[in-house]
Amino acid sequence: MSRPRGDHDERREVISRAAAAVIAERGLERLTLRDLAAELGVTTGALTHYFPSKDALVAHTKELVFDARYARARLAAEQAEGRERLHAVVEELLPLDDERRTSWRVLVAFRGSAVGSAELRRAHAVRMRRWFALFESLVTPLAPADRGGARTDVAELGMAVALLVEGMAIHFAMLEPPLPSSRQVAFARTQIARLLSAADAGGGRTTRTAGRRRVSAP
Amino acid sequence: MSRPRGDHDERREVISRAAAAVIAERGLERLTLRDLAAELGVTTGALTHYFPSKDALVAHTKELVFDARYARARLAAEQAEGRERLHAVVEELLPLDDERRTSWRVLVAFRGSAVGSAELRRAHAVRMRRWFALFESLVTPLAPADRGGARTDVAELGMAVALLVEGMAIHFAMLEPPLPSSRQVAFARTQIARLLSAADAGGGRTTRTAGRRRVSAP
DNA sequence: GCATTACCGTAACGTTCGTCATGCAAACTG
DNA sequence: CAGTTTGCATGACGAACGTTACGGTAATGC
Repeated sequence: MSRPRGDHDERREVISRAAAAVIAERGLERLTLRDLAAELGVTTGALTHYFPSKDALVAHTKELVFDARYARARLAAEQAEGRERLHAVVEELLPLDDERRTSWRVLVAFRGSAVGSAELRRAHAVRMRRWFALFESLVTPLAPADRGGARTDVAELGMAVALLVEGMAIHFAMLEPPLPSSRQVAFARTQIARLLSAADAGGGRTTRTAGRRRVSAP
Repeated sequence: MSRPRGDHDERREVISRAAAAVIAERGLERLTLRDLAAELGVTTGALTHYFPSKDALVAHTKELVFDARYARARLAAEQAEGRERLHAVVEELLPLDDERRTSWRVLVAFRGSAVGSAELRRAHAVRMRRWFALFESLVTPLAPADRGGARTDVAELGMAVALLVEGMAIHFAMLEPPLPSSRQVAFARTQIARLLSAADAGGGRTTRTAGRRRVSAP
């Protein structure tokens, strides 16, 4: 070999980051190699040098955006305890700035494109399971106390919080103009507190954690 | 004129329904006029006869799927009272059969394609506001009683329930194999009951309904 | 200093797809 | 029955795009 490939992966990341920006602004279906190259000030020859195909580029971009967000969420989970830990993760996830807004928009675009592929749907389900597991660990110490022998299913509770946060994040990320951060945070805290403070509700059934079966998938 | 156009709109609906099926299976980006025509046993000449362009066909399909779901939800709301009314609407929305699964998948695909267009994002926001308003009217008679002068903001509560139901529906619609109806319904009832039964939570702030400001947008 | 390899611009190719013009047969009108 | 309109097939056109081959340049190893 003659030339080092030290900044090779770094260059791939720069390209994928630009691709994510294009997706967030113009949409996944209008992401073309020519436009992306022009955005970076190069030509398509540069892109094909770092990625064997467009599919590989798009896949790398997807992994990058998802993994970055998940890593930051886990990092936020280490900086607090109990209820504040949950809040830290949630507020790390909410689209409070442009960077996170684009992340969520990219996610929405990718999920839309995953509709038509069984393989992509499976990959998405795996990612969701990771989120559910994370939120289950966050809400477990906060779960309502026992009541009449029925324990609250923390797996389901974590899943509910995760789905609510995801729904909020996507809705806020698509909203224009953006909702102020304070409003987003206040709304999230209020509604999550509702989910957590509830004792066993009237119409709601709770399963014993002993015979614990997850809602997600077998 | 010589030939009646009575079944003209009906024919457009058949085409759009087939388009929705293709989108749910193969994805929006792989919906081509040739394939859709082949699916219907005709050629592209038939499609261009009923729609001036592909965009028009896709737009009609979107409206059809969304309006049908919203209409059925409103219909379900008229068949019960109080808490059962909310349950009826939720269980009408959940992807309990193939028809509703495809509806949600089509919705996910369209929302993904709306990321890149400011106009489509606005249209989506308008549709979301309709859902929030519907759920606000559903949860208003079920809202927790006053407590210490702070009333629960029913607009925010309805929005939270709507977002949770949407998140559940999308997640379940993408899941393979499908989650049994009973599990979906049980999960929905449990978590919605949590949101409704909660008194004012510890960390949660509630605003007076007097100075009522919506979370969605100004 | 020479061969090799990384890096990237250029341009052409082939495919896919939406669109449109044309034509024809069936059905309705008068 | 003649004329007109509908319903749809056929085929071609042109644009967009991913891919690939080729070429040149600069940097590195020996």
